[in-house]
Amino acid sequence: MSAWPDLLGPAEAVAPRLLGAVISHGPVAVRITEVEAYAGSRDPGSHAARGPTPRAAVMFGPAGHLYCYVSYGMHTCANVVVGHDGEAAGVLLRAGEVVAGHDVARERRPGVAESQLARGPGLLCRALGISVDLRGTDLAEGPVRLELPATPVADVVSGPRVGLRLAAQRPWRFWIADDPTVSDYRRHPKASDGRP
DNA sequence: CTACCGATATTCT
DNA sequence: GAATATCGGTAGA
Repeated sequence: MSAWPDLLGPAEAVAPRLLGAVISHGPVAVRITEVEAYAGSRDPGSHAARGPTPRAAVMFGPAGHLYCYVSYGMHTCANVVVGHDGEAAGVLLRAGEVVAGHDVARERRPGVAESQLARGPGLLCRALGISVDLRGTDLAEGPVRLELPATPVADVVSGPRVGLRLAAQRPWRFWIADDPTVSDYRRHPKASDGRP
């Protein structure tokens, strides 16, 4: 019996369920408005596609833990591990709305509008102060915590995933319709699908 | 709209 | 040792 019964389905089914969730670290809390599903071994775009490498190992563990990694040398991105223990599945937290700790978040993102504080996966982690040493954190125990919404968000839209070279066409990006904190879509320059 | 760059952990050969 | 990347900011067509 998992502590996260709502996170045990396939990544693409669980992902929209994380919209409206609140993730917090210290004084800062963010309401998630945009996510992407990554389905491990059956998903060429997932870091877990080639087995449990040291980096991706936590994705093979139980749901409700934090998988984070360094992206392009300078950004940190955070996923919530979902699915049953032994499966590799995760949901990337792509963007959100700062709902607590605005002063701290703004210090980390000087000069940007309120809606831009956590607009994009790297920026979301910067606003929350999440770095890779928090990889493997139990989201029920902290220091990073996750709280699911009482009822799923109603106005959910889906589309292709952002910035992947492989399997980007799967419509596994989910966001809250018309929310100003959702990031802009960007295609990978060498995406192997959608364009020659 | 597309393309490049920065700066580096991680993976591949 | 080389190639790649779940990004973000900016510049150019």
